[in-house]
Amino acid sequence: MRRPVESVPGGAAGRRITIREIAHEAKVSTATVSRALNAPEKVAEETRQAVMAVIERHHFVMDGVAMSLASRRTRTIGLIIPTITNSIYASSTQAIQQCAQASGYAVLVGVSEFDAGQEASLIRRLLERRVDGLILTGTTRASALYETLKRNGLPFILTWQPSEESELPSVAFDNFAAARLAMDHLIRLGHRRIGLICGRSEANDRALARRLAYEAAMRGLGVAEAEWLIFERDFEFIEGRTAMHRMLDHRLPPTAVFCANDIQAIGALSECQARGVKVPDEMSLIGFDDLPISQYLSPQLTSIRVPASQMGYLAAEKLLAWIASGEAPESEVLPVTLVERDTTGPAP
Amino acid sequence: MRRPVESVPGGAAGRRITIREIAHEAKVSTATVSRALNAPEKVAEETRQAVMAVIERHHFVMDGVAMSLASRRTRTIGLIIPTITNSIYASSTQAIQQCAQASGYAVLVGVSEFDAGQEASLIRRLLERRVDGLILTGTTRASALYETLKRNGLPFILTWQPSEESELPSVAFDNFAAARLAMDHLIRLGHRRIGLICGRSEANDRALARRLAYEAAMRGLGVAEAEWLIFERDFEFIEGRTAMHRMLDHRLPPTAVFCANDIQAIGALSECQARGVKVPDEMSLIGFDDLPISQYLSPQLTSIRVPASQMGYLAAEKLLAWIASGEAPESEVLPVTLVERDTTGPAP
DNA sequence: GCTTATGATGCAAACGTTTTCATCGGATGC
DNA sequence: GCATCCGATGAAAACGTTTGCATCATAAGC
Repeated sequence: MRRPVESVPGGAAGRRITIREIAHEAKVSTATVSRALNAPEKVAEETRQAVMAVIERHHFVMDGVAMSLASRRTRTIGLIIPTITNSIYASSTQAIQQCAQASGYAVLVGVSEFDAGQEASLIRRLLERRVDGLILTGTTRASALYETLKRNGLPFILTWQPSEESELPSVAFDNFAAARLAMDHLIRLGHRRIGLICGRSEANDRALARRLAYEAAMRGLGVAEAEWLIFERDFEFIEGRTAMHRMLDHRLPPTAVFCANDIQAIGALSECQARGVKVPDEMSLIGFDDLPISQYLSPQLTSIRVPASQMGYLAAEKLLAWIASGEAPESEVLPVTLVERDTTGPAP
Repeated sequence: MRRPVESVPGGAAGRRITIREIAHEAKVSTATVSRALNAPEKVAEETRQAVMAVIERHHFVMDGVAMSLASRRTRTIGLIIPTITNSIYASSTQAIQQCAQASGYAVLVGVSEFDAGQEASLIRRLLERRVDGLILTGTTRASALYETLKRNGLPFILTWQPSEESELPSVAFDNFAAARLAMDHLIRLGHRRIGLICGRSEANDRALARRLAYEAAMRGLGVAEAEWLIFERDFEFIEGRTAMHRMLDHRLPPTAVFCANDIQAIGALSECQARGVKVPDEMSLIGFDDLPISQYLSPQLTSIRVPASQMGYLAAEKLLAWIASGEAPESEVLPVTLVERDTTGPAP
């Protein structure tokens, strides 16, 4: 496989300069160049400067791919989220980015669109690319997948939902407890006929946990199951809106609705406004996520604030620590808070 | 560097199986295994199946790093955006992801936080990781940077702002013309005292183009420069809100405000509502971006709809085509539309 | 002055693929 | 029956680093 002396007339994309040429020009070995860059303390200051001079002269940058192959570390972590467009995921993603970027790691993000099959295939692809670690969303997935990760010795952190098992480290908040916080707020205000709008619980364990909290609260109230109103929908404004539309058309509409995410809550709110249903006088509405926008709505949305950024940052920190040390970290449960604003009021 | 026969008692993270072992077990050469996976048509069907059987038996997956090193393609593209949390960037990012994912490419995203220095360092890092191509936001950057990209023969596409020079392929819409659309709408409604809230024009060429359009429109109206009200702020709701606060405190407040992005527009709207300023009766407000949420606000926000998803998808397509063919694509300018809703009305 | 640490450097074997050639056993054409 | 072509395969040289070990001064310890 001899290359014919690179004499392309037009001058194609110039061959990159390699560490070998740098070494030759600096009259040292490639090992020394490598060390000058990766472990300066192992090289005499004088030598280091000489090497650096040559490097700068040629604008030399190491080939990350070759580095990865030789060192068996890619300095890349994988992140899988269901969607970027919901800004609550954007927040945690950005925090993960910041933490990784600060440590010289890159983030390979995969969007699973709430689809387990797609998630599995994304994970496989990240594995093939030899990411050093993984941050996943939610905890519910085929155990074969977790097996694969373990078999490959790949560090990973679960987020958005605490894991039950201790061998699966997670950084998350308690969705069930958080949703109870929302329900208790409504109940404290005297509501008994409460509706629920949430994500698809079969594809989303966070939505499921929130739904279970709703159901537990309703049972606690002694309200007959037949009187509950539950809508599982996709994460779109319009879905929240149409769900509210149907609730209001019900023979006995609820006096309050728990929307398990702010996106749907905003859609629901817009439906109330369009139909002239007064919020919170005739209808109380509580969201979940406390998106930045929620306090700029009119009326301002009552919601559950979740620590998306903090969670992302912490997850990234723990993952990087795991990669560096080889020791799996402890799970961590972050607190959430109820943010009372203007869309909830006493039951009529 | 001989490894001592791998007899770790605890059984550490098992050494991965390699193509060589697959080849040996299937009684073929590594070349054939490689071809069976990458170019099945070059291998006899019988052989291919035998190889595949061994591969499946061992759950073998190729090492992407080694593939990249040998083939000099990483099947990865880099994307640099100023922020993910503004959902308009999330939209284009998601579209880029989808396109790339569908073609087996991964996306390495860097967040520059509207900082040219950070952007440059991110680009360098992506270069080091040997991405096959790059998607950048905006066109204004040090020419040395473009030089570096060309020197490395790296395909790249500019987005969010059309490029002036034809050697810099872009997929974008015309920010100046789009902003004129907004201004003309206000002018048509009879407004003459118009304020502007926009991003930092020194760090953001999209904001600059929009501001220039505003200024051109104002001059066209014959309004004295001294009477313009301009606020350059960061992309936060609160910044739009405080800007509007100051406008309303002005001795001669504008009757309309052009907010060069919906985030700030929503902040501005909330300030009007908090102060009891009627929109659109006493104050007209037009945004820019037409975020999904804008039509679920009350009143619904008039805005300029930009083709974020389409732009992202198309940019990714063109980039991948460039990578595949070696031929730089033509630039493309996408249309924008004015979406008239409820925050703009006739001047009082 | 002789051993023993110590620090700086070099050698060369990995890392796990891809890809260019060369080879080889038929099938094809005449 | 012979030259030619073709499709399938294999050998082995890249790809551009890292890193364990050996080497060699020089300093330190006694």
